[in-house]
Amino acid sequence: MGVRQAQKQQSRRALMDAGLRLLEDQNLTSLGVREVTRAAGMSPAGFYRHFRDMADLGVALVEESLASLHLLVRSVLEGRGGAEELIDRTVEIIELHVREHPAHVRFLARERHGGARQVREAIAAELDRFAEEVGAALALQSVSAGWGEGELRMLAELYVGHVVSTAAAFLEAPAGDPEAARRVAATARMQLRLVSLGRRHWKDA
Amino acid sequence: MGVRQAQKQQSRRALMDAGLRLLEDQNLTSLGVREVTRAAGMSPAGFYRHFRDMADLGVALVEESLASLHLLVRSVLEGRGGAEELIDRTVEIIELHVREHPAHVRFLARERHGGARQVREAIAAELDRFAEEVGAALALQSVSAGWGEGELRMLAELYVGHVVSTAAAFLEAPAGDPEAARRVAATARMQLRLVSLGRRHWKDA
DNA sequence: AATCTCGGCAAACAGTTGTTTACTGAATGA
DNA sequence: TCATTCAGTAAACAACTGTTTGCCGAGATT
Repeated sequence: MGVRQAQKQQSRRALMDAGLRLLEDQNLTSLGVREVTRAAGMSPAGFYRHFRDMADLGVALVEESLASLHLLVRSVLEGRGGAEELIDRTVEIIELHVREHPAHVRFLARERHGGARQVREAIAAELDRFAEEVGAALALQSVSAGWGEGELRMLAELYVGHVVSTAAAFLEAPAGDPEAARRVAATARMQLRLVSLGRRHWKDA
Repeated sequence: MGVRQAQKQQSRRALMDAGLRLLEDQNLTSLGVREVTRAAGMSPAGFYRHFRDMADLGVALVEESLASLHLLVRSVLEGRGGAEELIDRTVEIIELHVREHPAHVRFLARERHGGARQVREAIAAELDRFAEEVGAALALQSVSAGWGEGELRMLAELYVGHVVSTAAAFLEAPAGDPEAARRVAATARMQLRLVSLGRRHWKDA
């Protein structure tokens, strides 16, 4: 890649980083072009060399935020071991991810039902893909013997929804309060265990 | 109540209605004082006779939105009947509520993780109260024999989270697509059934 | 009937906003 | 080496923002 392209990407990164930082205490709809460029050390007009819109910046942030999440999902699903260990590792990885990328997680939680249609749809589409991926992984587990496609899908959606809730809960726990985080983790584990129990007895009825 | 107070309340309602309408396609942080007063047919300065802030308006909307939700929770929890009928009625009532108060539900979903701290905290506090209420109701059911307080609490939080997810899912279903709404309802029922199964076998282990 | 209260208004304040324009100068490629 | 490309700039545009001020006139109170 040429020097030119590298410099442009650097500016783009500066804009996205500045945007992500500003979005920690405001919504995308209220984020201004001048505000972002000012924080990124760039002139207002320069913004349009990279993004058509603010929503455009938002979509780019969605892609970036969910790329790291994809790795998370993969690493959980590929794991071997009993249900109990899988649950523990899931919750651990969620907590770790929220700690390492709080701004990304906050951004996703905030804009999932936010005011920018394009961003909402981008997040929804990606969460759908997650559900599909999780569903495919669930199908391979021996507990899912005899489960129909629809049943697997609803279970996958239950899991994805739970992951989102748990991530948001970790986010709301004060940074300097490890006890609160531990409570969130304990609750999430119990809930996953309860769902796991329901799974095992689903085909009894 | 005097004529004076009645007129003031009417203006207040006009502001809140206008705000709620505008918040269907934008966030509270991007909602302006002039914007609201213009939509409510009032002069900008008049706003400050009713609210200190925009966040103040937001908190008022939270109270209004959750008042109707409280009735919903009560009517579900007071119901008699088997687990299956209770699940059906729960999902029905959620759907009905979303259909009847879409703006309120959308507002709550949007500002639950939104940019205004006061509003976020108001919603979180109220959802906590819901969880407490649900937990108390769960304790009375025979299925919960032998359950500790922490276990009941985690189950209640699981239910509340599920209700919120389901309401958001109904909201995202296109208005003119009854099939999509039916799918959401079917999924929600199955998920509740699965949780119910897990509950019944919780004390086996 | 006279006084007081107070919800709503017009005007002014000093900023801010998104977007377009014509431009500069460094990286690129012949 | 010289022409071209193009990321970033400064300036200008009209329109918008939150909030305060003094004022009015209709309800409330005596």
